[in-house]
Formats: sequence, C-alpha cells, structure tokens
Amino acid sequence: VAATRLNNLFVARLRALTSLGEVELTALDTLCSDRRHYRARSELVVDGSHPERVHVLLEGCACRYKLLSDGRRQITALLIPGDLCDIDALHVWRGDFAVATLTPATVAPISRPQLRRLAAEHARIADALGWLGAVENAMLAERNACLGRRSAREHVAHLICELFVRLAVIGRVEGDSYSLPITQEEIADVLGLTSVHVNRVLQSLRSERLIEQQGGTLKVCDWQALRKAAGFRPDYLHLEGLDGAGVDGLGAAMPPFVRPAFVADRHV
Amino acid sequence: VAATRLNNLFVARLRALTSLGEVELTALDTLCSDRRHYRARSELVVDGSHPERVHVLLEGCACRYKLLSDGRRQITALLIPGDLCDIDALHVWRGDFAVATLTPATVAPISRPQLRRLAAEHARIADALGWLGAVENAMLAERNACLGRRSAREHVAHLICELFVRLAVIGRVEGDSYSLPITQEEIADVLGLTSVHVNRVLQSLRSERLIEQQGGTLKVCDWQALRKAAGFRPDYLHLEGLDGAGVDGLGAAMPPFVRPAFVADRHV
DNA sequence: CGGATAGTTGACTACCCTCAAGGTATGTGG
DNA sequence: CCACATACCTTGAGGGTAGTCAACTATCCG
Repeated sequence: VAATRLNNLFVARLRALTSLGEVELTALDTLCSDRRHYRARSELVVDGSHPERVHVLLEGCACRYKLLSDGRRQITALLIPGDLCDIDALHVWRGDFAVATLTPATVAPISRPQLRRLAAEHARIADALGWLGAVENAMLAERNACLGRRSAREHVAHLICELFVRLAVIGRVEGDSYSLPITQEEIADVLGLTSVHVNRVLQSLRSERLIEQQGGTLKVCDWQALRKAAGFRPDYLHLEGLDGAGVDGLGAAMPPFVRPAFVADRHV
Repeated sequence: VAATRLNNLFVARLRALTSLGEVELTALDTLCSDRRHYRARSELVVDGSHPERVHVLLEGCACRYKLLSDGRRQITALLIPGDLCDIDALHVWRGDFAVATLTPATVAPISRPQLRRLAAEHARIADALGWLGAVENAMLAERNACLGRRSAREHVAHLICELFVRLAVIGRVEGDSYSLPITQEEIADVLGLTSVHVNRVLQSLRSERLIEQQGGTLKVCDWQALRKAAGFRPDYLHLEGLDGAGVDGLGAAMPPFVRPAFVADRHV
C-alpha cells in the first residue's frame, strides 16, 4: 500500500494539504488502482458527454479546453501529475469542456458513483474535494485576471512562474529548471494569444536573460525579475492547504530557487 | 417560514436545481436570517482576509474582483440575487479576491463554521454546495474562453445573453427586458476591455437593432441574432441542475423570449 | 445652478494578429 | 547514408482591433 502511494501524487498532495487521515487516503488510493496509459494528444473526456468517470492524472501533462464553433480553442487548465482532470464531473450532469493529454500520460479513471459515495460517507473527503474545487476556481479566476488585464509579456511570465511553483510542489523542479514538454501553440491556447506572438515574447524573455530554454527544458535564470515582470503572487495557489492544514512549504514570498518538494518529502 | 423562503432566492434556486429536501432547505434558510443592507459600492469582502462569513446575495448586484498592483481591475464574477458571493471561502484559508456591491444590496452573512458544520452533517448539503462550486467553475471557464478567444463584440453579446438567462432563472426578466444597473466601466472590467470600447460596441449592437437600452433597462430585440453574434450556448450554466435534478426549465435551445421564471413558479 | 457621475465622440497609437516564407530538428524508409 | 516528410520554431511585412488621451454632452441631484 505504501509503495503504491509513493507513486500516487494525487494522494500525496491531499495528504500534505488537507486534513485527511490514513483511512480516507487509503480509500482514495484504492480507487486509483486502475491505471491506464495514453499517448500524447489523446482525448480523455469528450465535450458534452455525461461523465461516468473522474480522471486522476498521475503522470504526464494534459489540459482542459473549450472549442468554439469555428475551431478557436481555449485551454482552461494545464494539468500536471497529481491533478484531478475533471472535478466538476462529480457534481454536474453534462460536461461542458473536453480533456486531452498533451504528452504520454498515466491516468487513473475513478468511478463517479463510487467517488460520490465515498464523499457522502466521509465528510472529510467531501471537504477535501471541495478544497480541490476551490483551488481550481482560484486558478481560473487568476487566469481571468491575466487574460483580461495583463499584457502578453506579463501573462507569459505569469504562466512560467505558476508552473514553476506547481511543479515544485510535486517535486518536479530540479534546481532552477523544469521540463516543459508542450508546444508554443499549446501555450498560446492557454494564454489566449497566437503561437507567433508567444514565440516573440519568449524570445524577448530569453534575450533579457530571465529564462533559458533548451530542448523541452525551461530554466529560470532570474526569478525576481521574472516574478516582477509577471506581477506574480502565489497566494491564489493556496499552498497553505485546506484551512491551513498543509505546511507553508514554499513561503509567501516564493524563494528564488526552491527547496526539494515538500510533498515528496512528506511521505518518505 | 414559507413566507421567509419566498424572498430567499438562494434557497429557491437550490430547491429547484438540487435534490435537497425540506429539512435541509429550512436549515439553510434559517442560516440566512440575519440580513444586512449595503449601499452601492461598498466592500463586502476584503482581498486577502481570512473569511469568517460567507455571503448570500439576496437582492441587488455585486461582483467578485481582483486588483493588480497598479490598479487594473478584473471582475471575475457578476453576482445577482440568489448567488453565493464567496463560496471558495468555505474551503480556503485566505481569500484571494474581493467582493463589492455594485448597487444597493441585501446580503445574508452566514457563519462559516456553521455552514461547514451543516455540510459535514448533511451529505446532501455538501453535495449542493459542491454543485454551486462546479457551476462557478464552469462560468469562470466560459469567461476564460471569452477573454482569450472571442472578439470584443462577441464577448459583449455573450455577457448580455448570459445575464438574460441567469436573470430569467430568478424571475427578473420581464418580456424581453431586464434591468442592468451597472456602468459601462464595470462591464469593461468584466470583459477585460476599456469603457470606451464597450461603449462603441454597445452602440453598434444598438444600431443593428439587436438590443435597445434606455435608463438602466436592456431590451433584447433579436435574440437569435444576438445569440449568434455571441456564439452563446447556455450549457455551461447547467440549468439542468445537480445530476439533472432540476426542471429543464429553459430548454437546451434558449427560447427567444423566456417564459416566467421557473424558480419563482416553483415555490408558490 | 454648480458639481459629480456616466455616457459619447474623435484623433491617434500600439499591441497583437494575419499571412507567408524559411529554418531546424527528428524520424522514417529506401 | 541520404531523401523526404512532418512537426515545430523563427522571422518579416503589413494590418486591424482595441487602447489612450482628451474633450464634450447628458443626466441626476443637492
């Protein structure tokens, strides 16, 4: 059991950030026992379908997105390991977005009725799921502010900062670098820009030595400058956890180069 | 008790759209017994504060918003009677947005621990609150798509459509008109535009006879054209309710001019 | 009748988009 | 090993949507 949980970042995150006890965590972990592998760019959830399963992303990157009738796409969430792909599906009769992988990915599909039953039986699980939903909400609201009121440059920098923190939390930042295996086109669909413009902004950030890129790796060279260029404040990620349950692992003022992920630490 | 509930659109909405029974509805209604009146533009929730109360908007208009350090403002939600102003506050330790009234308003502040207790004791209340959160989520995601991928014209039209439907649900549409008591500046902060541009777009919609405006009243003259100009589809509002519990009161294809609000009907 | 708030208009600007072409990296098959 | 295809990144030129700045008007209200 412990061995399983070690590679279940979803449970690890809940363990670190909510008040769930071992019983609940084990129950959730058990629900994740069915693991499936997908290749890059496969559709996990079709838009408009009635959800029968909820998807936990255990490995790889994915996204939630919406398509307009003429093909314009907006990615409403970038998903990283440990994320719930479609938490709304728990409460909603018919989905209004799609989910697709961006890279090869490992996913645990959870039976919706089973998870609902678990939430009905354990108030603390319902609470933890509510917390996950609230964080989703906060992230969407922050992106709203980016899309509506920040410049392309600010927005690109903001995304880089956000990914840095989120990946640090799950132990996927090494030194000052992380792997960013998605295309500029996909970044553009997150930011509401064109890939051409994303390219130009990234070039400008590189030429000013705020970041470096090689292969699929992004290195943050000057965190303070990047943070300032973005107007980034990590409050909305609610790293303090449900009701302050989690450690304040990363501090209010994100340290320049992050210590090893506290989530990964915590279940050794 | 019934008399009270008649003017509690929050409870009325839950009654129509979720599977809550009389016991739970009454418990919630009782929590709303403390009602406070605010004038226009008063701050209900300060950004960054630890939430001790959750706010139910019973009358008037309000908004959730975020301020960037240089004063730019993004309104992340327009709130109408029956809305929960700060549902995230139930799960989150420190808020990351502010709430303010836009018009004179009646608000019921609910003790956060009391509501949390109620949710812990009644799984169906937790479920209903989860549903409210999921709808918030869907609305934020849809606005993301608007901000990122729709033109100003589409976005303005979209907002007009959305308000039409949401107000129809609570019985605040008369014929083809509703009251829109907010300034173009505030609309601009919802849409991520400037008030000058909002003004021009509204003029264009008026000159093409899609809408009319006089005083604080907005009249939809040509619903189909407006809907098409917006690319509006009401799916994301989840009018079918929690797990399809509610009536499909407005139909998938929004009728041109809406029948009397089904919520208001239902508790006569 | 001021004074404040909100709506309107015009001239100019700029950020980002569009279109199109060229460059680079990787993988495949002959 | 090379030819070729594909996917992605890069670069340039030109244009349009929406922003900025500023003045003017309308309306309401004390």
